[in-house]
Amino acid sequence: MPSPSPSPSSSPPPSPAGSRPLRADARRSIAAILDAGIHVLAVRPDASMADIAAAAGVGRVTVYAHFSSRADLLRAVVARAITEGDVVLAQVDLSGDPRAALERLILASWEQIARIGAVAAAAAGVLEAEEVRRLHAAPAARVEALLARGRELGVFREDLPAAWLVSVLHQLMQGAAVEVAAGRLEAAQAAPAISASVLAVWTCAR
Amino acid sequence: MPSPSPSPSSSPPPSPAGSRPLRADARRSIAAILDAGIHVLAVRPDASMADIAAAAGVGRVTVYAHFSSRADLLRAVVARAITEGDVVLAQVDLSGDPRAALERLILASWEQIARIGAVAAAAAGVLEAEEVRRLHAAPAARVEALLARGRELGVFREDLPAAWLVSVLHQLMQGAAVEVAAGRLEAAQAAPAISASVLAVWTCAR
DNA sequence: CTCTTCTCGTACAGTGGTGTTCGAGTTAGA
DNA sequence: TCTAACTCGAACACCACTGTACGAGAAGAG
Repeated sequence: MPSPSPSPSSSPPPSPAGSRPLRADARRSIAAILDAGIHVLAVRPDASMADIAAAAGVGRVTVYAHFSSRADLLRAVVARAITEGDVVLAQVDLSGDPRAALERLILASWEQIARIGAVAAAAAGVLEAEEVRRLHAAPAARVEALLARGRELGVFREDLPAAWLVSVLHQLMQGAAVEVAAGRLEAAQAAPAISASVLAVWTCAR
Repeated sequence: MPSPSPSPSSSPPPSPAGSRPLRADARRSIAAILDAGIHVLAVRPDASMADIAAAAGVGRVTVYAHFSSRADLLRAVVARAITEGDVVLAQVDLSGDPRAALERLILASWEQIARIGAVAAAAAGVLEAEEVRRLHAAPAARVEALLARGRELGVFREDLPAAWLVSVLHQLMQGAAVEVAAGRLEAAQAAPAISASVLAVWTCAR
């Protein structure tokens, strides 16, 4: 028994849609694999199927019983990670002063990035670019909407492409995660630093 | 003959230091391998030794005749790429208004990032973190010095860690390279966007 | 309790990379 | 021209990983 317990799954495992409902132990296995996948891949994006199976406390063959290939598992892990994160992000209050809303959104997003870590990076190497794009669509739309609203109010700058401003946000969060992982930045300082930096880029034209 | 000519090397290949000087064809091979390494790894960071050998127009065994392992080659490629870039960066005028100096430095750095691309990313996966750090020391020192000077003049903000401000510069440049490669940002727009963004972060406190 | 589903160890084939050895052929350099 | 240095293809051992097959056994569902 390589791992004592794969951490209890918070959300119920996905139902198999078409066919007969899965047996309870199968649903438990899937949840454990997905959980382990998020945790292991966040630390080591090139982890093997055996690594993930071991972390889930499950046989390697059992993983293949539920996911036909490594890419298939990766897709499922990323989808679940993003979905979970998106649920949290959906609760962020984006009304009121766009600057304050941006700060709230960044704070919540940072917590998700810190949790998910490099899972997206793992996916980038295996999944199609378009596929990754589609999975990120929901969180990205939220940011874009906030940017657009702030621009209408004259709060956010208009002299740089919107896509660039959005990507600055992503880059600084991902970059902060790297800095924290490397020990060059205190975890507690990360969110304020990201907030101050993104706010500066989005609001300080000239 | 997979590649017609591995592009003429601008700088002379490194001398073998201790032992007898290498024969001319050996020096040519090493230069071709290093050149090919930069170009191939910039596009595909996980390229194999065979890929690099083919791009260099050289047998795979010949690569091993000069570099004992993949990590060894990677180290040499990164060292050369950074050294070449650093020569260019050393010519940038960093005197005068720190803001203008920063813009000049960013413009020159961006050209190097665009050229070297993902070579550093390739190294990150294989080389020790400390080793990568040491290789980046020279370019990083230049940025840090400029930041320090600007701070003394009251031009650059002091309310965020210097290390963070430096990393923002790196992140936005690397991020811009990704955006350009993905076709989400025009290459011509990259440098102005980076400049404006970094300047905003470095100067716009509050 | 019984049938069905699922687990899981072992074993296997296949793939794609690394690094080495050998020997024949080529090339630089004195 | 002669020799030492270098190239290079082929072949090899080795390793880590992926994905498949089989069969015994455990566990859920009714």
